[in-house]
Amino acid sequence: MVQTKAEAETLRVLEKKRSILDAASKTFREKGFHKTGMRDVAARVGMTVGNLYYYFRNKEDLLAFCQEETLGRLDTLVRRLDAESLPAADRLGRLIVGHVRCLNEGIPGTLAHLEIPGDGGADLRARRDRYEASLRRILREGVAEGSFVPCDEKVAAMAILGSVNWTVRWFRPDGPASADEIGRAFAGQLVRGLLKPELAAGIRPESWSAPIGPGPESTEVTS
Amino acid sequence: MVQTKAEAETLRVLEKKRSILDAASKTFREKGFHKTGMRDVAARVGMTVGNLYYYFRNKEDLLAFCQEETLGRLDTLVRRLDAESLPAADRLGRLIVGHVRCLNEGIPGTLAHLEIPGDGGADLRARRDRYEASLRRILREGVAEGSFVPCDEKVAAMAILGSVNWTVRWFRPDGPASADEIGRAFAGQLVRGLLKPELAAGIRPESWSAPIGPGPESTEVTS
DNA sequence: ATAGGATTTGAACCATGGTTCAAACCAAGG
DNA sequence: CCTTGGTTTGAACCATGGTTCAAATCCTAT
Repeated sequence: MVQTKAEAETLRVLEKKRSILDAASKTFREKGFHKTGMRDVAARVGMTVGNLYYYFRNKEDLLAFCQEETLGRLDTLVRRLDAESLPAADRLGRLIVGHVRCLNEGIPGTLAHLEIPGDGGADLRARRDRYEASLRRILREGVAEGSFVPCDEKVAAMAILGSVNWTVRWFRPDGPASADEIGRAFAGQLVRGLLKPELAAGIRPESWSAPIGPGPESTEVTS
Repeated sequence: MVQTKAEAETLRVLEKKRSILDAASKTFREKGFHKTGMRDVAARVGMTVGNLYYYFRNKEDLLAFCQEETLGRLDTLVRRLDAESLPAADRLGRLIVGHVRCLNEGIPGTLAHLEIPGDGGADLRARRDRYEASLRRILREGVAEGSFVPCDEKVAAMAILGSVNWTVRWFRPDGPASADEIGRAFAGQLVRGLLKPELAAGIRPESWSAPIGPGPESTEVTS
C-alpha cells in the first residue's frame, strides 16, 4: 500500500497543479500573457505568489503546460481522425471544427496557443509542427484523390490555421455563437474553398461536429 | 519665406520621426513588441535612448504610429476599391491581396497590427472597426447580389481576417513566395469558399493583384 | 504527543526596461 | 563673438514584476 499512499500524495499535488493551470490559463486569456502577473494567478487560485513556485519553476513553465494541454487535445483529435478513414474533405472539416473547439471551449480554454514559446519550448514547437504536418497531409491527400483543387498545401494550411487560431482573439464564450457553431461555419467556408466546385455543393458541415474528449490522461503535469 | 524655413525645420524632424518609426517597426516585427526595448530601437536608428523621447512621448506611441501607418494603407485600399464598382467577388479578392501586401510588403512591414492597442488606442480601434465594417459590407453585398452563398457575414469576415492577419506570424520577405503570391493564393481559396459553387470556376486571382500605394500623405506623424 | 517532512507564507531581492532630466552641444541670428 | 533655442547626451531614476528564501505552519507516521 506504499504505492497507494505515494500516489495519493501525488494526486493531491496534481489537483493543485491543475487548479493553478486553470487559473493561469483563464487569466492569460483574459488579460494576455504579458499583462498577467504571477500575483494575479496566485490571487485567483487563492494562494500566495511564493507558493506558486513550489509547484512550477517559473512563469514560462506555466505557459508551457497550458500549451501542452491544448496540443494534447489537438493530438488526440488528429489521432481520432486518422483512425476512421474518411474522404479528405470530411477529415478537414472535422479537424477545423475540433480545432476551434479545442481552443475555445471548456474550462481551460487556452489562449496560450498564440504566445510564442521561449527557448525552453523546442519540444512544443516540434509538436506544433507535427500537428501542422498532419493538416498538410490531409490537404495533400485531398488534392491527390482529386476532390481538392490543386494548390500549394503549405499556403492553404496557413490560411486555415490563421482562421482558426485567430478565433482566440475575438471569440467569447458568452457571445451569440458557440465555438461549435463558429467551427462549423468556418469549416464549411474553408473546405468549400478547397473543394473542386462540382463537389462543393455536397458538403455537410453539420456532420463535422466531432466530440471533443478532454485532454489525454497521459498529459504529464510533472515539473 | 518664414513659412519655408519653418517647414524646412519641420521636414527635418519629420524625416527623423519616420526613420525612428521604420526602425521601431522592423524591430517590433523581428523581436516582437514586448521583447523590443527602447534601447534596441535607438541603437538601430543610431541615436541614444533619451533622444527618442524628444520625438515620441513613449513606447506605446511608437506602436500607435506604426499601426496608424498600416491602417492608413488599408484605408486607401478600401477607398480605391469603392471607387471602381466591381462584383463583390472581385472586390473581396482585391481586398485580400491588398491586405496581405499591406501587412507584409515594403520597408515598414508592420507587425504592429497584431498587438492590441492600449488605452490610448481608442481611435485606432475605431479605424480598425471601420475597416472590418467595410469587409463585412462587401460580404453582405455579395450575398445580396446572389454570387455568395448565404452566410453570416460577421463570422465569414473573421475567418478571412484571421487568415490574412496571421500572415505576419509566419511570412518572411526572403521566403520562397512573395506577399503578392501568398495574397493571390489566399484570395483564390477564400473567395472560392464564399462563392456559389456554380460560379467558383470563373474566378481569376491573378487579376486581383492591385497596386499598393504608399500610405496616404495625410498620415500625420505629429505627436 | 512529537519529530520530520511537506507545504505555505510574506517579505525582500533584484534585473529589466521604460522614463526623466540637467547639462552639454550645435546650429543660426543679431 | 555671443546669445538663443532646438537638439542630443548619458546617467540616473524608479516602478514593475518575476523570483528567492528563511521562517512559520500543517500533516502524517511512529
